[in-house]
Amino acid sequence: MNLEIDFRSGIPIYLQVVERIKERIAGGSLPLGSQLPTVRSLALELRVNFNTIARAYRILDEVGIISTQQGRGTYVMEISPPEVSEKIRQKALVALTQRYLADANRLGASSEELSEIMKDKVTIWQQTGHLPDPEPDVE
Amino acid sequence: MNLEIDFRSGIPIYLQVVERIKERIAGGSLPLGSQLPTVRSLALELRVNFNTIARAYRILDEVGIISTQQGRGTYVMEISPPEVSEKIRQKALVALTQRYLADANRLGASSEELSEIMKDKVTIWQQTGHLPDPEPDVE
DNA sequence: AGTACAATGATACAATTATACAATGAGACA
DNA sequence: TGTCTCATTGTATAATTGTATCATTGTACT
Repeated sequence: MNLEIDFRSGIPIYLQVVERIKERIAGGSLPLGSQLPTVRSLALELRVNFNTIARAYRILDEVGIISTQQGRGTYVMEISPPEVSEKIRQKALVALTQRYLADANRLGASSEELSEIMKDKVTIWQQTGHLPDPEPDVE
Repeated sequence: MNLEIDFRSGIPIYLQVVERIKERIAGGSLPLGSQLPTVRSLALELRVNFNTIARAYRILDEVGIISTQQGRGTYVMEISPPEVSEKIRQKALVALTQRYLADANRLGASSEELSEIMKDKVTIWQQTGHLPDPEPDVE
């Protein structure tokens, strides 16, 4: 990986890591979809605690640049958010809806029952600006 | 099998698999007594380690919904209701809707745009009694 | 000095994977 | 029929990965 980190610059290590990785991705030396070093291995390389790397990764994850998955590793996102073009987006939306209706249909839902459920959720969505947390497991 | 699981959701994969399979059984697309995919084949399909699938199967087995037998395979229990009954079905439906809206939200869809798409599909659904074939995935 | 706060480290934990293992069943063959 | 072999199935356990929480360190400001 060989990131250039300056321990004396006064800039927090985790922020430096964030920047270096952003640069690597932008420059193409970290291909989309490729796996980043594990938090522990990169930490070892930089002689730093692995939580510091985890912090950097978490920031990049929240921005949507990488995807961190517990037990699996962290990967460069295939398509960073701005690149998702409008046409692709719409197609995805239609496909998503299609799958949703098919699944609901398999569960024996009528369109009336569906719109009833949908109404509740959308109301909350519009009023609060975000969706409610997923409900607990179906025991 | 074609289960929809989200690696980024933060919800453990094995729990997602549990839910998706519960829904399939509740919806009848996994008939009672039928064999589920082997842990290895489903793992291959989802690009996941087969122990993750085994964990999901073990949970479903402990609840009594499926029966896993070493060397033979795993099967949907002949009598899984009352576990999988009307209440479960409704819960599954709500959960499904929730996930759908969350996904759509991530795609930047407004509720207006959504209901527009939905309207088209549902109209066809009601007029023809079945849904049009799903469009190809946009990966 | 003392306090507050951000950065970093230590530790325990949860999810996933890797590897080796045991049970089952199908086919070959005596 | 018996049993051998082998591929296929699920199981068990340890290693690997990221996560959560709290402790420690350092720095700026009173």
